[in-house]
Amino acid sequence: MRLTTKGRYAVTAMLDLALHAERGPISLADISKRQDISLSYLEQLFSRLRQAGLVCSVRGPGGGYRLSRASAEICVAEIIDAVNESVDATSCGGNSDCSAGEQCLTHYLWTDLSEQIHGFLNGISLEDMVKRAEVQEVARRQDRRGDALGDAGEQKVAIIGGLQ
Amino acid sequence: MRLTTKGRYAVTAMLDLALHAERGPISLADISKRQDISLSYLEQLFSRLRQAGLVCSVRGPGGGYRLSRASAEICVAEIIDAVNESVDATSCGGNSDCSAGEQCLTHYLWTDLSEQIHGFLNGISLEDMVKRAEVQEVARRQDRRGDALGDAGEQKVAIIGGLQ
DNA sequence: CAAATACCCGAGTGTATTACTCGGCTATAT
DNA sequence: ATATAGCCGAGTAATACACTCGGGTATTTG
Repeated sequence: MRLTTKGRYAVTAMLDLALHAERGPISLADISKRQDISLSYLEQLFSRLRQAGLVCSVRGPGGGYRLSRASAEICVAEIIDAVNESVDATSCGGNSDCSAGEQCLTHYLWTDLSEQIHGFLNGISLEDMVKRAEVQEVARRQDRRGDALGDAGEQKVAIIGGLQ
Repeated sequence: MRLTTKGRYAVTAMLDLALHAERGPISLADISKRQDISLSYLEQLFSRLRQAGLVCSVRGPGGGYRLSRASAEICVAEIIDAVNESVDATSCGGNSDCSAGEQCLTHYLWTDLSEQIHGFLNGISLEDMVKRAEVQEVARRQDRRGDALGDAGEQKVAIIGGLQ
């Protein structure tokens, strides 16, 4: 079992999608700026998320990604599963063949822990997170900063455009 | 956060120690045979466990390791902490500086998850595990197999001894 | 139509960790 | 004295993460 920035990035990006759902499709470039995640890395993660059926894509200008289900119907566990292998804590994947084909001494401990973690992450949907006051506060801060960055970006384009 | 065979080995070995506590110090060679864990790797893990004050060692023939506290006073979380860095699920280690010095969108989710996992693993002591019926059953099986291996080992020594 | 946007895809790269092995050393019981 | 068993550091193959780079392809807009 492992939980690295890979899974964290995926959940963060999906939450960003849920928070800005009303704007239509969200580009990975926007998420990259707001959440400070490498664009190319996001592309890789979203490839997995799309294969898992959690998001659908719109190509071309003005395109991006949107959630393929209501945010209440997408739980954190699914997102991590889609991107990481799993949050299973056993070495045998629940097959009880951990020690020379037989159950190892600590087998039940890891299955219990896996259940615990999975239960917890299954019980939290994107909608649950969107509703949290702290999340909304962070989102507002990011939107302000993101808009500022966006303006700077547009200005740069205007300058370059003027030089042509 | 990650939970690999490293932490699993450590907990398994400590449980083996708890199960055979009445035999006096247990050698890593015994644990290695019973739990099918590389001896040198066990040495590395026990170096950490000793530094963490979870076990104490007896050198020389008949020596080995024993728990430095009652098995009821040693919980699984401590063992994993001693050997792995931690079971913390946040990237910032709870410092809230996950995204460009500020709290990231999903910060509270990972702190909640960390609490969940830590709470679970903190609530389970070695004694709790020793008492479990399934654990005792696996232990009995391992002891039989281990004794058989031990006999084979002794026979081999006897044969080699006979050839000298 | 052209150009820009933005998704898509595969290959490669540095770094870190895991799960070991190997070789040698030191303390201690018999 | 010798065997046992803890100690210790170095090295190593395999794997993964967290990226970058360089190209595509679909779609909108001027």
